[in-house]
Amino acid sequence: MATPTEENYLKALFNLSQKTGKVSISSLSEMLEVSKPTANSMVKNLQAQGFVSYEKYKPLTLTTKGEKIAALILRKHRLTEMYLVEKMGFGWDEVHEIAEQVEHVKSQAFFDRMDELMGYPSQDPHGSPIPDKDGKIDIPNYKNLTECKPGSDVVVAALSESSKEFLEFLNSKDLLLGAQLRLLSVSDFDQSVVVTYNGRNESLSSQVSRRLLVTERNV
Amino acid sequence: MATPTEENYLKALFNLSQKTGKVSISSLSEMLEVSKPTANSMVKNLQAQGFVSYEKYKPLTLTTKGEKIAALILRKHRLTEMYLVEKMGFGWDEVHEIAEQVEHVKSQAFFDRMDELMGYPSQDPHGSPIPDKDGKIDIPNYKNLTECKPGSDVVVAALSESSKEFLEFLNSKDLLLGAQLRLLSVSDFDQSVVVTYNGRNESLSSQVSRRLLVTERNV
DNA sequence: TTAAATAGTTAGAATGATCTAACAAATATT
DNA sequence: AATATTTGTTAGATCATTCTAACTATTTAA
Repeated sequence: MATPTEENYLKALFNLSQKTGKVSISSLSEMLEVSKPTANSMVKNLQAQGFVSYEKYKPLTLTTKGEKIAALILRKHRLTEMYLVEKMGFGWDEVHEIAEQVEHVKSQAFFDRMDELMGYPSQDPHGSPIPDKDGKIDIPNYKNLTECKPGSDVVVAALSESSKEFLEFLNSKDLLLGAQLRLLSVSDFDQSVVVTYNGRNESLSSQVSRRLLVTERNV
Repeated sequence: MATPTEENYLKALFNLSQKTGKVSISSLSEMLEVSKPTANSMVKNLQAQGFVSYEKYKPLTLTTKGEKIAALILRKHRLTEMYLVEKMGFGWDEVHEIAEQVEHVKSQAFFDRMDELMGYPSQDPHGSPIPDKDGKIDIPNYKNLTECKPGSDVVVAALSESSKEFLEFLNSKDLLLGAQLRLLSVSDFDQSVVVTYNGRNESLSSQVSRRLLVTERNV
């Protein structure tokens, strides 16, 4: 039904509205690296198909219908990422690009089989939740590491941003999902934090700690 | 480089020239279910890119360059089909449509990993050879079942045509790759054959036997 | 060998996805 | 409040892929 291009727009709209609440033509054009007129005309197209509701000069929102389709694409994307890591031995920093392409495969059965073979995982390799077959997403309530108090014990549960660069950085620090961190201190000056994990001490800049989503750990 | 559409044309050209030797605009347009002018203009496009050599009103041929690209797409297609069967539990009659989509994924690493995980198979689930990384294909020299003499013992090694309908028909007869057939008789009237395998007798029409590629078996 | 049938081509148009240039509206800044 | 900046829109063009209609070349058959 939707072309791969349309699917990419819906996915971008979904991601933007999750992250920032409201969505503008500009942010959309920026995320997809197309010109604003291009984004504008595609939004009209998506509106005509009932996926987006929008009025001139006003912020955009996905309709329920559009949201569901977006969530189902996200499902394909995240199942693929998890499959690539779990079953094919790729690193968490290698799977995004591949999944970007595989997610446009139409066959439902293909993705459902992945799901089954993995035992119905709830999250992708970066800790993001995998929508179910109906497009429902169960959004876990993680804390940002920057919000935690010095002395707290936490587990790295997910990332709020998963660029290849960031993932490679985390690899270089042996900082993976599930890492048990003790937060030693937070700098007043630059919000950098000092943490201990795996018997090592590391200082993490706020750019890093801001992207680490954690859960409290009962020691 | 090549768009998915262009890839499909190259694949079709490759398949046609394997099967029938020469390739016409008509056969191409028929295989891809597009109009003749559409096929014509795409051929011009492919020629301009150096994938096809052609002169007005003359039959088409793939250039070496075009042939290599086609073979590499076929590699992706067949590796995918084999992976779907071997690693994901799909039936040989279910994999073609999925592979048609997956084959357009750009990531080389994705397919090479499949290859590795399967231990570098030489054939797909229908017995067709899988081109290597350089696009080289080692074409096995199978016999058509119709060419065999009554009394011969053969093994089903491949199919010359693998439509879903044919595969489902073979499933219904428990006639799979590797089946050990004894050819009992060939009808002079309609070229139907009577064979024994798995302790059962079956009469196969020429439409069926023509599609069965076999190797002689030394009993 | 001429006529009929088939195959191939050209011309012209449509659609989807994109662009740049130019302008208009909304928002931010002085 | 007036101006500058940012954001959004329109208009018009391009490219890929497709179509139909009309025509031409080639092949087949009477």
